[in-house]
Amino acid sequence: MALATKRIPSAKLRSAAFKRVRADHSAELAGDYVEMIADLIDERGEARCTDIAMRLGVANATVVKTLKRLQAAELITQEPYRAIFLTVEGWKMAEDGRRKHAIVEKFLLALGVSQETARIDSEGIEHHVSTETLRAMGKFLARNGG
Amino acid sequence: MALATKRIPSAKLRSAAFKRVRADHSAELAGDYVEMIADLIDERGEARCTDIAMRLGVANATVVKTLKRLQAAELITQEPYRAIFLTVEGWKMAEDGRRKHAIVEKFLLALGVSQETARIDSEGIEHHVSTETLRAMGKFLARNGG
DNA sequence: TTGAAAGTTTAGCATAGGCTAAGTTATATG
DNA sequence: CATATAACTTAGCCTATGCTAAACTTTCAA
Repeated sequence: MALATKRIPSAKLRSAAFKRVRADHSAELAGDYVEMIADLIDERGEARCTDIAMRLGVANATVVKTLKRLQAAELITQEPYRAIFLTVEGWKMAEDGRRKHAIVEKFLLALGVSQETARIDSEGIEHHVSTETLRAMGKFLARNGG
Repeated sequence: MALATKRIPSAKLRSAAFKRVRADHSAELAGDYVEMIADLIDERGEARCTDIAMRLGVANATVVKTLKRLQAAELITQEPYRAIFLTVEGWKMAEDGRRKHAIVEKFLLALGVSQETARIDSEGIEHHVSTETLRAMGKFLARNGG
């Protein structure tokens, strides 16, 4: 057994990173949705299917289907043919996402990339940044006038 | 029409970022596979199904199925019950991924995060970093003794 | 107040990427 | 050299995430 476990930890350590990436991906979509719903509610008082679909660049039916999952996960509430609302849990997730997003985007700008690139890249990076890295980005911003 | 187009570009601009994230995700798995296959070939002369499965932390059958797609995409070649090889295209992708990965990981280390976190986070971030951001990371490394 | 436009939902399809269980081939050892 | 073990493949299942087309509600304006 001592022999067998000799090289399994290495594989386990390696695979851990990929497992986290896969886990991040499942959480990612939910995060994008609630963040967007929060934005819409703030901007115009309510979030509607069509607006989400337009902003995400997907079909309406896709949004409807995803919202069902979010409802099952108790992140949103919704009545048929009515606007969408966030649960307490949903708001928490949205705020968390916004915080991360803001730090990553500002960080990229401080690093010297263009506004446009910062906006686009931060969208993808946001969901793969650990607390530790986020803190390091925050420190960098503090040092560099963020 | 002037009125209508007034807010459509905004939605289009917004959705572009999400579309890129989705596109990145489809390319991501292929990138991880070819990079890992390249590593295995370098380390031990050949890449086998089982090793890939262990390192990725997925079942063997999952690897087999994915390799079929990679073969259809002409990134790898493979004979039944034999080792896996990369095509020219596959090597190109692997090298590109390794380059990106190395820069992102070194960058995170230079930013002050731990070895472990750099390893894990770079795995997720790698696929969402544009050329422009990668260049900015490179510059930062040059300034900070990378 | 009714009817058309706009928005929402349902139904049905496809692909990607997971899994387990069972079968097939290669290989290493007694 | 025969066979047990390890590696690979196939089959069949599931969920997530996309799509289009068609049906159903709501809303707004004539």
